[in-house]
Amino acid sequence: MSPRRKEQVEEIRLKSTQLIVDAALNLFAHQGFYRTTISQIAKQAGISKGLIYNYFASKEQLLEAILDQAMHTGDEVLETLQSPEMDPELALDQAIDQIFDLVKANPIYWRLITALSFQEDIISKYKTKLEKHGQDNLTRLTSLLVKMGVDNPEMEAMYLAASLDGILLHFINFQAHYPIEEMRSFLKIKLRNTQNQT
Amino acid sequence: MSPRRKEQVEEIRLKSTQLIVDAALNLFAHQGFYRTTISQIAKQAGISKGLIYNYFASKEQLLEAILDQAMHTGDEVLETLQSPEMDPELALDQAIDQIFDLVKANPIYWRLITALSFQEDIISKYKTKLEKHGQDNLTRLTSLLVKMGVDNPEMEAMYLAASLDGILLHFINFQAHYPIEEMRSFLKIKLRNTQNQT
Amino acid sequence: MSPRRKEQVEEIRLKSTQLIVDAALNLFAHQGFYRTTISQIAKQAGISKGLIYNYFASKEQLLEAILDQAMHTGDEVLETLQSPEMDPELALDQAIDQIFDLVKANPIYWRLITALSFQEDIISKYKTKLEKHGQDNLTRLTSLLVKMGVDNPEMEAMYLAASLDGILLHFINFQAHYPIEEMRSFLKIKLRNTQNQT
Amino acid sequence: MSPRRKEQVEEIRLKSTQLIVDAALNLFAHQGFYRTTISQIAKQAGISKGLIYNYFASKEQLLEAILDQAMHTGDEVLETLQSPEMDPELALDQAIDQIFDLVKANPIYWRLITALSFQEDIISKYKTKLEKHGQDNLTRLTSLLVKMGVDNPEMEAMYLAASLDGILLHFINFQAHYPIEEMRSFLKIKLRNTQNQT
DNA sequence: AATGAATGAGCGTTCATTCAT
DNA sequence: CATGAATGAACGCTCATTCAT
Repeated sequence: MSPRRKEQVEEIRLKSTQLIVDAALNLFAHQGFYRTTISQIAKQAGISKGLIYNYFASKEQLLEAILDQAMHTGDEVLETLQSPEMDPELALDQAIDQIFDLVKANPIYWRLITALSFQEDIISKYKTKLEKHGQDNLTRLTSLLVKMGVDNPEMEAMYLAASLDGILLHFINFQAHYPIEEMRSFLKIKLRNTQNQT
Repeated sequence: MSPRRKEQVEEIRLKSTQLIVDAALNLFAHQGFYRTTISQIAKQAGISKGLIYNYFASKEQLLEAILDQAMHTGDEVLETLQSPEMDPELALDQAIDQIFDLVKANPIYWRLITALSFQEDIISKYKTKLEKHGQDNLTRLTSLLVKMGVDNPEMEAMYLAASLDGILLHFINFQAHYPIEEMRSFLKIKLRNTQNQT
Repeated sequence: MSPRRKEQVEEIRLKSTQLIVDAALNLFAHQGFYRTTISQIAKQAGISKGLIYNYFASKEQLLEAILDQAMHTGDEVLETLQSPEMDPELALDQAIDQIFDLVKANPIYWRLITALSFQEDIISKYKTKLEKHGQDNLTRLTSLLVKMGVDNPEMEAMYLAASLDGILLHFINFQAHYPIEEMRSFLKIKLRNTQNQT
Repeated sequence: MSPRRKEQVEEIRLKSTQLIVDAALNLFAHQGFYRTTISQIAKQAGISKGLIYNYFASKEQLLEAILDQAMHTGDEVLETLQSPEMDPELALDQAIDQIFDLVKANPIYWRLITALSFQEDIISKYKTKLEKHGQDNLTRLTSLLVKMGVDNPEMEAMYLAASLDGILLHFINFQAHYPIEEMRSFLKIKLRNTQNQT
């Protein structure tokens, strides 16, 4: 009965937290936040209801932790985009790849965020951040398209953003049945053509 | 002193039904089905909770009535698409116009259906129908693109469908701030270019 | 549009009242008072909910009207029992016949009253009256048995009352399947034997 | 600090279950099933409404648990009746004693079951079982009376069953005021006489 | 750190009752 | 006399949260 060492405690906390977050993420993404109960999360995580409240003050804060994690993952990826002076065509290809890879790696995050974007009450806290994200991406795309000498770069950027989101929406909803890789290639070809038309 | 005439009763019923459906539609679309309570609907509609149950057997059946109405509205518009032997370019333009007009006329229906597509439990009854719709539209688009002599019409159709849904998704989320008409024109131009490339 | 004559009005009132009472009696007797709704009664009676409140101030008062009617019917029959100086054996036979006939004529009244005797809240108002009834019957039976020179007439009377209620209980529950007439004859034979034993 | 041991939990569960069942049994038996609310049961049991649903999935299943328990108690007693080759007179006495003892030990069970026998909707699940019980008892009584050489044993058995139920019905309704023991003795004497008449 | 029994606010729903027509 | 749309209190039930162990 010697006291646990600090690292052991920390390790246990991390493991439990991850169990809870994973279970909650899946349930939130597929059933929605309100439809998912704390009991379901506990059962799915293989722990007790009470334990969840050792790590998260409330169901809402559990969601926020998940969203923060999702945002952070997204931020990391998209920061790289900022990167250097690079051929704009390649940069655009890379940007698209990053988004596709991001969503393919964690479609569930994407699903959750998209679903929550229809829940006006919950998302309000994140709305500003999400909108800023969207705006940033749009600006970035526009500037790349400018560099590429494309006509009407603002509209092209909005159109590209919409197409991207549409493809990802379909991917999220049809999952394995969706030819996501073919669409990625096709999108790149389209961009190439856009450029050539000018 | 004498009881109301049948038409009077019918008129009252229609009015109340509409009050309820309108209130419910708005709340469901903006807060989600589970977040919306019967009390909220009643308050928004300016009636009592109990009255809702004079017209709808349950909260779920209220949703179904709304969805049926939405589907029906959608069906009506898209039937016309079937129509005649027409220049495929014009037909495609018309198809796009119909979808844009449909969503612009009732963005809230579109918002509700899109939001519900993330609620696995509720949508199951409608999933089949929605998927059939999506598939039909794809087939239709593909055949039009074939007539137009476009290369790789299957991929073009999927890409067009994704772009369309992406644009409408953005429109739903940004509403008045979104340049929906510009996007409509731009989309048509894009299609024109696609054709010319071949 | 001449005003209805008083008798016409009264006739209509009587007819409606009877429709309501009949419907309510059947439903109360088979489903219980609390399980039966005003809507069910109205539907069964072929009238509107509102009309019931033209004749009865509340659901409870409708029940009371029915019980009063049942009691009254019972009283009428049992009053005759009081009657003259008659051979006690015949008087007892007659008393038994009266009860059997009463229950056979309106088993539903009996069923309702028996069922309600288990509902402490409702019956309280009638409990006194019912108990008095029971006590009166017991006294009457006892005095007849005394006249017949039976040993231990008090216990014989209680036993007879219990047997009677037991038979009627079984009759109510099994209805047509129960050999009520055979039991009536058998009961009389038993009484004859009781007498002979002394 | 550490969670409760399994046995501790089980003990707590048993205690709570019993509190709920006891409260519900009394209320159901005296007010009827539909008149009794979950809130009343919780208040009577000294617990919260919600706790009831930790142990019983619904009000109906709470009733079923009580009825199963009642049936089981009854079954246990009546099995002994089956027993050996014994003097039929003694066997009959014993059978009567068992039923009297059973009802005297748990009059509330008897009251509940009798009351429910008037609720057509609820009892249906148990009706078959109860009818079988009644039929079995009748058969048993008849065969004993046959062994005793009684005339017309079928009618005697039905009459005895009715008398028994009548006595118990009166006992249930008058409780302490009813001379149940005197009735038991008297019933046995009656049976003795029946036999002697042949 | 971990459990799960316990709570109670609030949900969807029912239904006796009212009242304008 | 007769209707049925409308109300709201109260029901059965759910579930986020607390806390003794």
